[in-house]
Amino acid sequence: MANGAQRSEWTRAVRGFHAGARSDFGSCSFAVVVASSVNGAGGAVPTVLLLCSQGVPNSVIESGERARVQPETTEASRLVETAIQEGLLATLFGRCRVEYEGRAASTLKEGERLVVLKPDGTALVHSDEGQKPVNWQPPGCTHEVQTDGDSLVVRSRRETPEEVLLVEFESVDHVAIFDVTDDHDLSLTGTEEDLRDRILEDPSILEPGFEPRATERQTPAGAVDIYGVDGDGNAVVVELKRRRVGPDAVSQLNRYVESLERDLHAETTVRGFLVAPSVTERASRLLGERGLEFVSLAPSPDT
Amino acid sequence: MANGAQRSEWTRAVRGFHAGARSDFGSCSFAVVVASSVNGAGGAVPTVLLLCSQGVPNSVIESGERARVQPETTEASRLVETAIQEGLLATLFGRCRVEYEGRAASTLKEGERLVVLKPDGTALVHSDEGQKPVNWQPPGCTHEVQTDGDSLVVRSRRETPEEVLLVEFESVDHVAIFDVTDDHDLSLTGTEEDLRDRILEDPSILEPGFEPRATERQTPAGAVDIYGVDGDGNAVVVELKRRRVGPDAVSQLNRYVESLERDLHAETTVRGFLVAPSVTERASRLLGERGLEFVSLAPSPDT
DNA sequence: GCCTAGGTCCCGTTA
DNA sequence: TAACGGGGCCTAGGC
Repeated sequence: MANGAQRSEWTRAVRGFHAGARSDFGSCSFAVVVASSVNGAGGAVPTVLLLCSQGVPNSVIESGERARVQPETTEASRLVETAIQEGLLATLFGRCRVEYEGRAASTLKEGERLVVLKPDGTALVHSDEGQKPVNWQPPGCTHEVQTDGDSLVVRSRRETPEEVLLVEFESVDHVAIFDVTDDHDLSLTGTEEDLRDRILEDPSILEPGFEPRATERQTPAGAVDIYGVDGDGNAVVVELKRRRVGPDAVSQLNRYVESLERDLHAETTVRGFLVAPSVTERASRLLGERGLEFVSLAPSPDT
Repeated sequence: MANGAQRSEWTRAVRGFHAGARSDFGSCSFAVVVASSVNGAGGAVPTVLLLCSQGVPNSVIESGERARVQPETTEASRLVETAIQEGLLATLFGRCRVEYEGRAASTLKEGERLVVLKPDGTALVHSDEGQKPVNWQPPGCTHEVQTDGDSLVVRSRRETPEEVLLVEFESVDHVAIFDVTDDHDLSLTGTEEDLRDRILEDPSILEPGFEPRATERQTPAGAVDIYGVDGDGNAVVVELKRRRVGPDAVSQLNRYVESLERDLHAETTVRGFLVAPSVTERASRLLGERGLEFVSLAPSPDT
């Protein structure tokens, strides 16, 4: 721990800062708390806890006044607790270990990570690498935060299936909570649906004479992307893929074709088309063995 | 914008705070910059830019002194730029719109989001919901940040395939950069590999008399999880799944079996086993049609 | 709730 | 580099 005199000076500075913030912006609230914690090597590690932006209850702001013992953990916990209660998003950064148990089980030793807790019950633990979180909890979980001695512990649970994520912070360098509003109206192009629309708009792209009859037609083996007939009246099954395909897509198409062959009258010929930008060698060979056909087409015309 | 007198008061408070931080902790550096920006409704929105924790170059700290015009955007940009240059992780929170173009293309209208830029070239844009980022860029990308008038723009590119992510912040409420060290030694149990080990340890679990001969044995159709022989000398192909399986797993097993039937002598019988905790109804029917067998087994003994 | 299949899937491994 | 298959996959859409 830093010596008392120095921390007291810090706290004063912070309080002044904080007080100014509230008088300045009226309805908007800020609190910044600075304290030191002891890291594994016994050295003092500066810790900043930041509460910022709009719509944060005033009660939280006042809490800074009461930071006396282990202020960093207490304050961090309070902020995260507020986020959970009020439906805010919380981010924590610090040195932590992580345990997970549920569909599988994992242990992650101490390291510095960014933890994100979302109001929808999502939890993310991100290391310095990778697009995927090293540990996580899907939406719908219940988050809890508590202090355990010097450490801050975040727990996230769900049922069906029963799963628990535990993040134990040895030190917390940074906490921030945000009142997030997002209409999240993502518009995406280049999907399989775009590929489908291209064919429905001009079925001759697949083959001259092709006539689509249904999309998502049900068979005992599952739903067919496009079902129709060719110029000779044969049944046609089309499986669409937005990107280069491997053997799995061929098997999928084959399942549908075989299922329809049993379902329809015995004399009906069922042709299977795989539509994708390209195929791998092994998939191409499988197509040949199964008597299936391939049409090269991408979701976007220019690709 | 807030009036000049008020911002000046803020800036003074911040500087004092900042100076104290440096003298207190020596090698560790902090900078906190507070400023106001104008939101869409024309109101003043408080903005906090936070630079915290270890190993941050001093030059960045000094930059607070030069915050004169559009301090929020300039400082935010500087902090993110530092993170990119120095291999730090950066988080930004604010109101932004997002565009992506690459394997697909997307547009996301204005909303409040958390953006994470990792030193390995990963970019994440998280809204208030969902485990998956609403937009992202995988590792290996090159991040750039720049100011464009009042807005801060983050760009992330990669080649092979050519992909660009653009995040344009109308306002930035919070920026933090972190020097992350993580040995990321995740230990995971309950995987397909555990399931494999259970069978290799006691092959009779699959069937009395079963003798494993190889794992990942190559066939023209791909690698077989476990290859072996039964008590009668028939070839055995085992496909493992850590969880309840659907039709795709049956097709996969079927590909391997058919491939081996062609590869081996004609008179050799090839039996196919699907090992998983359970199967869906449709998958079960497919197994029957294909003459394949099912053994119920989970990665963990107690499941 | 389960089932089915898509995904800018990501990710590791191997040829 | 591409290909192949696993994943605590996640997610949307049906039933």
